[in-house]
Amino acid sequence: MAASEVQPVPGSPAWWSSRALTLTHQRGRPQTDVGTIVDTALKLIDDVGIQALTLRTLAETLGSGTATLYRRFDSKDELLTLVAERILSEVRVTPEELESLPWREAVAVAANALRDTLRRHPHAIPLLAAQVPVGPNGLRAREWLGGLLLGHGFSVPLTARAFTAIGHYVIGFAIQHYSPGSPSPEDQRQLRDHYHSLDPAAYPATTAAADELTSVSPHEEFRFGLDLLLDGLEQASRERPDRFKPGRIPRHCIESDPSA
Amino acid sequence: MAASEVQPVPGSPAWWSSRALTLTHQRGRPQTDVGTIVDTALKLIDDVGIQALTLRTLAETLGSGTATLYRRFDSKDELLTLVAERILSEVRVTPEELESLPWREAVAVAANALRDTLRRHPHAIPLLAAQVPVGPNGLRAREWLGGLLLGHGFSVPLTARAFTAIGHYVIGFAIQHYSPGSPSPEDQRQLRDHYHSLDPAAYPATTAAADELTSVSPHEEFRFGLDLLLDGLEQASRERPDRFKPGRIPRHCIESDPSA
DNA sequence: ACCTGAACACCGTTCAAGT
DNA sequence: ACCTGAACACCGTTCAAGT
Repeated sequence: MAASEVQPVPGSPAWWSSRALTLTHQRGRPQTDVGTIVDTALKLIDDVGIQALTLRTLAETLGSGTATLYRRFDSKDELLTLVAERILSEVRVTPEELESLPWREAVAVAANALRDTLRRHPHAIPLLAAQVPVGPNGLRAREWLGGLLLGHGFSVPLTARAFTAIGHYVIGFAIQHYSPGSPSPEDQRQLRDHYHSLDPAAYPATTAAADELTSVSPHEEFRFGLDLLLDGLEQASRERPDRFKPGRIPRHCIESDPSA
Repeated sequence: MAASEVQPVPGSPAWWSSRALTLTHQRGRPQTDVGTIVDTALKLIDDVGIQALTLRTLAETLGSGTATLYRRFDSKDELLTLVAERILSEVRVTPEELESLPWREAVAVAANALRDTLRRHPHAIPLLAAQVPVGPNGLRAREWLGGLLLGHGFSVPLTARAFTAIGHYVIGFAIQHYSPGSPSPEDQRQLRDHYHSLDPAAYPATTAAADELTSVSPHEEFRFGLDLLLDGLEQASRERPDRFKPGRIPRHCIESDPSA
């Protein structure tokens, strides 16, 4: 019965609760502390891509050996989870600047801040997308945006759902537009030509929308989808507030949902 | 000047246009054709996870050696791109069943079909999220949904933007909820306890919404965000159709957007 | 001509030997 | 006690030797 000895998956809530203390209470002056290792790893990822981030490269950059790195974390996965958390720390939005704005604008500012941060680290985006970030910075962001919506009169259920819906949209957008492998402008041009070369009888919609599909700027596209969500949220809070009052959602239906 | 000899990135439009022919025109009866290799690779990914998919394991399962595999594709990345396309082929929605539905329902059916397919292959979701799928199945899906919206009177710009917004949402949702590393029910319970243990003075919103944040079923959450998007789309098409008439979007602003 | 065993240059991780 | 060179068991990929 050694089942209780299984290591928690890095990034999972269980992992964070065992790891967070180690991080914040790091004592003494180790030769290379975790913060420096994580910073260097992120810099390498930005420069050469996540595929090329090797513990050997990282150790060499830090002037040590790979075995030395393992004294600061237990696996490469752990390190990458810390890098993801490090990236989220760059999302610099303070509750103060948000609370003076109308809620639509505040949400847009927060969403744009996350998007901009992800765009600065395109090679690292897959790290953020792999799981819901429940580390300190993820929790802090959730708290701020949640508090903002609650403060503007949104019900608790509506707030919880709004947060996740917006988060999914931003992450989904970033990974498909900024992560390496996304179509480059050159690819876009080639894709447009390909669309135009299709048979209009077989692909009427694609050929009709060929230019639109391949020329809309990421910025404009991002804003459009975000506005859809905000329009929907506004409508939900205005026209059907009763649907989202606490307690009105039949819990037993949700829990026993067979497709969940 | 051998710059023209650089290989296109697997999955990019350039790659697809050079690869598609090879796939469809596969001649003779090679010992193990590409289709069988891709099927077996997907089965292995489903069973043991994408980390454990090794070309050696794959070759052994197929009864051959790794060098033999390289006669069918040029790199492991190429194989994974083909696996992603293979997965998209499972999204079985026909234009016929969609066109008899109101557009809201039709979009919901299509979105749910994609979500269900991704859910059947949780370990493979990162493959789909890494890039906008522009292979044959991605194009076909785009054509169907685009044709549907155009047929219901949506303008071309609105259709193009709606498609990508919905796609981003579904992908973003799937990767954060179904891919390995997403919080398990056990993790959810632990996360809820963690939320409740926070200081309500420091984290008022998180503690207030602790139960909601950790108990909403994925199905209900998915539907909520999708409804937000559909509400927004309905509003956009009804109240402000002029904003989305072809030609009304200032192209030069989009092209020169500094943040794009 | 087509196939593939065996090798190559790596990788993440471990541990016994150093200080 | 703390650190780390060197090894271990892999990995994706290549190529010369087989048929």
